Amino acid sequence: MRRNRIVCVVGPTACHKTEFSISLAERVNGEIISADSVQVYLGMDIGSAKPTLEERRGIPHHMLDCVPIDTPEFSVSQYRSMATSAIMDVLLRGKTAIVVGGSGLYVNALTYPLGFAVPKDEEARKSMEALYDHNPNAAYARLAMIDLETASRLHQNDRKRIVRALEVFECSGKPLSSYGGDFQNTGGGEALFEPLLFGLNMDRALLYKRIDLRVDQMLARGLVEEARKIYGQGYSRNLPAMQSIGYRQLFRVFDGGTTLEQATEQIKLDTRHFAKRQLTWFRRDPRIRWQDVGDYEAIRNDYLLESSELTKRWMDEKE
RNA sequence: GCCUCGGUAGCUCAGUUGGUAGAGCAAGGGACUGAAAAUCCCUGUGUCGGUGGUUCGACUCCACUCUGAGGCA
Repeated sequence: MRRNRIVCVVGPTACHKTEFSISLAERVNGEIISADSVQVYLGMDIGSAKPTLEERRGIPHHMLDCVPIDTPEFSVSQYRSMATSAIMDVLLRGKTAIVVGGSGLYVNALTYPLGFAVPKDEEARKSMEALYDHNPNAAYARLAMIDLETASRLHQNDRKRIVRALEVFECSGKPLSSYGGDFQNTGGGEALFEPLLFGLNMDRALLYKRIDLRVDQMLARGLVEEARKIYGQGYSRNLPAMQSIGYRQLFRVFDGGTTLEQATEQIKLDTRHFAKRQLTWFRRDPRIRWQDVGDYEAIRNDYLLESSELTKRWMDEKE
């Protein structure tokens, strides 16, 4: 059986991924599947740079507005299962599936056979968190005893991952590492896709300038009002969605803890840090074909021509 | 014109009785399997404002000088 082929567009935030992927979709009869951990939330539009209907130019988009902000259980695994159905649907209709987004783990969940362990268990997690907070060294030592492989991979201070690894063992009696190791191993057994990966990037200084500019644009488009509306719902700040950049900093302004000016600077800084982490993630992926889009307007047409040709060949290739 | 306090890493500043410097932030690199826009790790050579002097040796003392802030006239 022929493997299912898809196209992915990745790269740091503010790198023209949205515009490029929509233009590409127009040329290759494609539909977009977002791979963005914040755009899945209903009501988080401006701050997540979710493409507007106008920007989408009639191209169908999937994996946007999938869950309400107060879902505590949305996860990579859930993303994978929902996105997989969306992609299958697109492919069955004979169209090209274009996965676009900056959440590297989400892209890998679709393009590598990652084997996820047991789902999050609130009880187990709470007790493992308590264990870690009470004595981090003991918690780490315990992990080393039940799962040396995972323990040696993690730093003692990595509370989140140590707690998760302990939680998995607590719930399943099996070490996390037994569920499928690195990106080379199989173990998931779920639907996977073979990707053609386009990576967009630009000079770091230029990227940071664009980020600053885009944050100002978001504010001009009404980010404060959007955040205030969410703030007014009184959701728990511990919800993953509530920690998104652009929102969590504004919540502090509403709390009276800081000024809008300071929050704006913080949003810019946090976004730059985020972009840097995204690059660290994507740079190690040898499958990506990188393109410098520092002067996007100038290269746009040539690059679209080239990448749409590549895409067509990729999708038509028989095995 | 005089007095006082400053001028040390991109920024804010430490620097002990003289032995050629170190924190936070920024910046750079890395990790990443059900919270991933999260979480975590690693990386500090800079004419110590300038010139000259004392000294075996000066960011540290002295002189002159440039420069910033404040005060007194």
